[in-house]
Amino acid sequence: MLDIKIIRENADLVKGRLALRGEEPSKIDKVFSLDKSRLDLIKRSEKLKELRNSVSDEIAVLKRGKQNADDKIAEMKKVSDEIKLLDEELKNTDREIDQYLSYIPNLPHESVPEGRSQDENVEVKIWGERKEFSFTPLDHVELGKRLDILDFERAAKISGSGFALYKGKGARLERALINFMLEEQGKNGYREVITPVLVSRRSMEAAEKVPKFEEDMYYMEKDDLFAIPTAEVSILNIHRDEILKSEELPLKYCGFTNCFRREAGSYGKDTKGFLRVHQFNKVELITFCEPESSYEELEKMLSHACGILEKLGVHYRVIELCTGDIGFAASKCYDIEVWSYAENKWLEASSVSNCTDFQSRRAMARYRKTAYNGKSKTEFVHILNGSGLATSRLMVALLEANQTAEGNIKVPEVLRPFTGFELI
RNA sequence: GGAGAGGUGGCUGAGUGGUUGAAAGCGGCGGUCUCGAAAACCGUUAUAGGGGCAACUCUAUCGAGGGUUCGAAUCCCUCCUUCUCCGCCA
Repeated sequence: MLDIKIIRENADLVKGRLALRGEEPSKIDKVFSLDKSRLDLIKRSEKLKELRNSVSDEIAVLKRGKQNADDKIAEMKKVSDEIKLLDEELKNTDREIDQYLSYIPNLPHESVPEGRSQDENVEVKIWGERKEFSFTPLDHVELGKRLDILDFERAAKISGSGFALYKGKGARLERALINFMLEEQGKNGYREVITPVLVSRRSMEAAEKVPKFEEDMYYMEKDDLFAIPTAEVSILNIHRDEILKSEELPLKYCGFTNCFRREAGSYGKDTKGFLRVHQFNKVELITFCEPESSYEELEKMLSHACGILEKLGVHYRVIELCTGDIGFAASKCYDIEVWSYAENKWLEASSVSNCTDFQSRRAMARYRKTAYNGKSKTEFVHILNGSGLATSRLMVALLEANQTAEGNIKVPEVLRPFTGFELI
């Protein structure tokens, strides 16, 4: 969530930045006026509390001296009732402010290109050559079926549409990819973790996935638990309600998990095979760092994600999302897309974002900063996340690009130590 | 699932209704001593919010949320969580 102070002190600036994302200024105005009455309530309530505290002390002194304090007690009874009313009103105001803040996105960084929709995203890098096939390349579903390594039909029987069943060398290849990516990201300085995939509502809120995106999540009502849409959620919550030391920053984690998405509202879109699935595998990267270095860390993380694709020899491009397309919690975001020869289009395989202090404020993830005057102060860390990478769409690109005229798949060199075979 | 015991500051740990935001110890920081270090000694050391240019000051916080009371770390209720024992189980 945004810092209420920046709205209080510079509402116009906030409105201006958010307008670039297509946000209405009315929400900000509402928060601004609610905050005003909130401050007023605080002042009135605290003044009465001050009175109550001091008179209560006087009562204590009288009682100790065995003197009568009935008048003061009666008076304070009234004061206490008044405080109760004010605090009730304050709580409601707080709740209302929070309601609005939960739906106001992060401010885009000034380096982010302006634009209204994904059409105005900017391609900043393209890597590798597009291959020329002497035959018509098959799509990943067809390849998977012919080689008996992917079975979407049986997956549908087990769970419904939007799920995958990997078989034999297909399963093995998937596992190799995951192992390879974890290995590489370990070398890049990320500490490997295995996290819960079912998380509490509080954890979802800290990651700013709920309430805004609640409909996109699998939710277990009996236990009030959510299936994570990305390991970002569980890894980010490792340091919720903690105060880190500045010496230990940046803290970098990588973790492999299954990811679950309901994809509500996108029925009938990209239904083929892996293009849009409810469950997929992903190695996630998370960095907790000081505010001063977060944009630097963003570039590093982007290069760590790209590094995987380069070693795999996958043709990809990086696009910088425009203000109208960056994610809710992000201030700046890059997408990495891989080329599908069968679909003849780019597929998003990774997204790398700097969420600045937007999530850490909700998560109360702070660090202790020692100022120039020797006094220490706590500040919110900046949190970045990136996929490094998701396997499903990468698998599409990989299978399609490495198919042979005979209908086989050549396993990229770097994966062979993990698969134990060269050809499918 | 059943029975029981806990959750207090960076950590350990006192505190059962009134100067307790909280003893003591450890740790951290600053200082004295020393050529330097250790030891010893002295001082200092929570977070958030409000007001003030500032010195400073006020309010809240002892797992969370309610309640009782003029006043709650302390009493009552609900929830969460940790540990121990029993049952079930990968």
